[in-house]
Amino acid sequence: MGGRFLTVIEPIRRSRLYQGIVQQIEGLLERGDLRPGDQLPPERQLAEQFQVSRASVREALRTLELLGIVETRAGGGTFVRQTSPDDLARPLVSLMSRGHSLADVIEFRGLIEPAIAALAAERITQPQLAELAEIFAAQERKVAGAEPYADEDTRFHEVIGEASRNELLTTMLGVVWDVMRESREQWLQTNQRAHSSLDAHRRILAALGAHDGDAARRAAAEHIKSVGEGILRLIGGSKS
Amino acid sequence: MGGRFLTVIEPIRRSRLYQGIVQQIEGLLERGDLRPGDQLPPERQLAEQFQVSRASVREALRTLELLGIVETRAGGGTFVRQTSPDDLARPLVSLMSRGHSLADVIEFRGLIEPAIAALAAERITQPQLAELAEIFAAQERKVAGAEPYADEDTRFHEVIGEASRNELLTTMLGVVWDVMRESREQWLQTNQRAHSSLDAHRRILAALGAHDGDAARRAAAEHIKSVGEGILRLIGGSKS
DNA sequence: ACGGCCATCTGGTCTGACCACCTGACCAGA
DNA sequence: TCTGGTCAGGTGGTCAGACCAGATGGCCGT
Repeated sequence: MGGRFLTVIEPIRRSRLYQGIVQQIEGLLERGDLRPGDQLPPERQLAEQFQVSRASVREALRTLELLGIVETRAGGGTFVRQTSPDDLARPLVSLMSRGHSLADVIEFRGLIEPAIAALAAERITQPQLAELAEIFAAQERKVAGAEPYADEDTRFHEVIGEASRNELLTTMLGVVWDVMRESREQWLQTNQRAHSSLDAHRRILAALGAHDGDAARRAAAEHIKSVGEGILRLIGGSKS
Repeated sequence: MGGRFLTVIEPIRRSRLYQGIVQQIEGLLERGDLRPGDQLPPERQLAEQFQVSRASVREALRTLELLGIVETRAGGGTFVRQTSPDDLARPLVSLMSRGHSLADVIEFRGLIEPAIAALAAERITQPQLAELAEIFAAQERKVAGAEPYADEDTRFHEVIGEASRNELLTTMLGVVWDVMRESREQWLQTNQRAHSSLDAHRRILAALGAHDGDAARRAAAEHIKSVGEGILRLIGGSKS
């Protein structure tokens, strides 16, 4: 079964040309020689400068494009993108939905949402509080009328995310909600569950209004714990 | 400055050939027609089957390779990798470090690491505890000898991540650590800081050994709070 | 001054070719 | 028989040159 020695060896990777190009261009960007919005030289010229074929340049550009560093418009040229925080979202969604169980995602949500709520309690502004109150009122009306209110549910948590003033967290939260959207909608379908979610939202809203971080954390944790357990019971722990 | 209307418009993306190929191959993988370890047909044959040129096939394969779905060996062929979550995570590092402020990343770390520690306290196994103790001992030796111990630092938190038994969390933690690697190494350069980190690790280790989730959470939170504030003071809040 | 037309530039794709490397079969010597 | 070398075929890596379609910007007629 192969001596211990062999297990330490790993195959050497021959460098491919396009990787060198990617690194050089990344270097230009870090050194500030290239700034967001700048147009890169045409592919033909890059090929000449790098002393490689256009095919290699193109493979490098595909890589940079996939990394969100660069954007190419056919007939227009290739430009350095200004990375927006939302660029994280797409890879994250694929990471969570393809590589992990729903149980892990729910647990993840259970960890960050209370933390976000606690942060938001300290940083939320008066207009944001007003918006939350309005959303909550809309939820109450819909529950009373036995209507679904998934949209308000989403918006409620979105506003809390924004109130945390941390773009990374907001993005992360959005991704989790995206991944869980389907199962969440199933979950909200009975009126009883909708009522219990409403109670939890009431408590969270109160804690935010009082700028009480601990209370917000506890309320959110409790809310997500019960919803999470319910969803897992309803659907089961493994994902597609 | 441009009516609200225009901001809603976004340029249509003409589909590029290679994207269609990527989707088809991804489809084969989801349907189970391709399984990890399988060898893909040669590029020339794929080009023929898809009725496109080899260049397009290659751009598609570069994409799949960057996504961690496929692995190509020059002269050998192209093979389906068994997707490990870490592969999907690699692009995240670049996106996170480019698109978000270091302050946001540190705050994110400050939220999830205590939560992970708390989870780990409940789920950690005896062998993992032993490994942690060993790593900690190595840290103590290095600090006593005024050597740097960034590797042990990383490994310490990695093991805790594994002990949380949530792959998503472990992966996410790895990404954050990768983004912060450079600034963390700067931070550890003085012996005094190394000592204070050591104290924090001692407390965390004790809490894990006692399976005391709350204590672990508090110890981790305190640790990261002080390190995070220090790094921000040292480096400043915006990222390269 | 305005609007439409056209040369030109750019990325998107194709073709065909050569190279370096890996693999497996075959073969000669121990 | 077993070991090691040789060699042919297959595969990815790269290249050169070409054509197409969309975008751009200046020219020209109104």
